[in-house]
Amino acid sequence: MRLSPAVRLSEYFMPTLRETPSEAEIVSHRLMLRAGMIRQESAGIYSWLPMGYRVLRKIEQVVRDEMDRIGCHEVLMPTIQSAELWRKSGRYDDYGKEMLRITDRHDRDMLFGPTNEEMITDIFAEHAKSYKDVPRMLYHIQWKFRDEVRPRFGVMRGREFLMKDAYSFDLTPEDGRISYNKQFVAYLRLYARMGLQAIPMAADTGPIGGDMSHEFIILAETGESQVWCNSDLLELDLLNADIDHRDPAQMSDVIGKVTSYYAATDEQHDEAKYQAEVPEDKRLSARGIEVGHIFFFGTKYSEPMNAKLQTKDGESVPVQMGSYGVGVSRLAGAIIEACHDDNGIVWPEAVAPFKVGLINLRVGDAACDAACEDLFAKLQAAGVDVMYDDRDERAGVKFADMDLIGLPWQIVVGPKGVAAGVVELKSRKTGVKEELSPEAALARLAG
RNA sequence: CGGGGCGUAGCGCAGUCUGGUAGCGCAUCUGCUUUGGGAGCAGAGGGUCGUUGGUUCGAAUCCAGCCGCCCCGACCA
Repeated sequence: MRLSPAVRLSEYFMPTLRETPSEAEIVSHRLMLRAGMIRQESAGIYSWLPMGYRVLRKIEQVVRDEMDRIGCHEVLMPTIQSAELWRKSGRYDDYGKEMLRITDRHDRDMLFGPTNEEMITDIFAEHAKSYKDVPRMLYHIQWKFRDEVRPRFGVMRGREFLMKDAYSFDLTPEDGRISYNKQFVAYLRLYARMGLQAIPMAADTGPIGGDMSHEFIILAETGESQVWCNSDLLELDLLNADIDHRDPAQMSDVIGKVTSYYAATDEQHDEAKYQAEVPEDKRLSARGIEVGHIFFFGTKYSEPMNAKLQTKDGESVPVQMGSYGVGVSRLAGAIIEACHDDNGIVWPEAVAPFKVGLINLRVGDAACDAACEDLFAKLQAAGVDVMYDDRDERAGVKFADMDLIGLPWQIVVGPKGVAAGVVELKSRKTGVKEELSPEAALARLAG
């Protein structure tokens, strides 16, 4: 799981492109290709090169932290599943062509999992038999495959994609709501930590009904669906809301507050209600990208899969379940959609492949080399992820590449500055540059 | 799955209409010069023109099939 804390660009594999490959239409796809993060293998299927893979793992790490925090525990389930499981739930025949069906050497029907409700239900049911075995929450982060008719937008709508899926198990629907709320709260924090304003919007609950399904949407021009909301939602500081997930009342207060504002995707949008509830100057209609979806589905799978618990009274009841998805690979693209400028990507710090890019403007110059090596070592010692551009390239190339890959901070070390005892510290986001001593730069970044 | 488009060097493209055996920019390699925002000069390497078949003396170019990819729509994390 550990990411390398520091790399030298002269040893790294980061094939940046000056020109945009013609197949890429939207900005995140273009920038991911240009920054050497991914390579398309076939329609909707990508290899993740070192830079892209780092981002993916940073996103995973934030997700893991927030799942751990609410007592949700990680498992790993296979990508290939047996058709048997899916026949039990009845979905094998329902799923249609989106399911990639495979036959093994013994002619058994297998499939590349598009999701894992059946499997997790089966796993849980085998070992959990009593009301004492709940509540429980499990999650996994795994590659899934849905044979989309028309993959597009790079990793945002691939056929193969990396998902975090969590599942909750409870005795009663009321307990199920508590688990649902824990996930809801974790989602608020998780997106905020990634530097995103993800807005929870009521989603279709299907046959279950109720109010227990939300999509988490981030706003971006290239979003795939139209959304409407109250702009006050963008002002809520959700990361700093210190919510105790063991306090159901507090959780439902916070969620009640967040969901009290109007917010809807096009399937759920009610123009009359929107007009009535949202003051004119707060009406916000924009394009949105779905980066998460949480759903309480009760006994939809536990019933057919025969996942039952015994109550205190000795009665046998199907377990109440919910599932909670985050599109990890999609987020890599979605974050870029939300965070870029004309020069390239502008990574939020929590998911940036490296925090700092150290640029040596004159490789081979003894003073520049020494100053860079010293900073490189000290940044590592301070626990700062750093990429050192020690390539023998021209300044313009280095600046352009560094802006393109979007590391939050750049330290520029050149002969003039070194002679004067200063380096330049540049914020990728604001573009603000300042000259200061190497020690001062270090102190600023080590925080 | 309906509609449209594209496949020529690592990338971006021209050449296809009007058939005569492939070119430009960037990248790569060598040398010299240059060196704080994608350098200059000189030289070099690199393409069975997606694929199969057909027409023709001759096909990147015309015809047919197949494969791949992209865009719009319907559908989805």
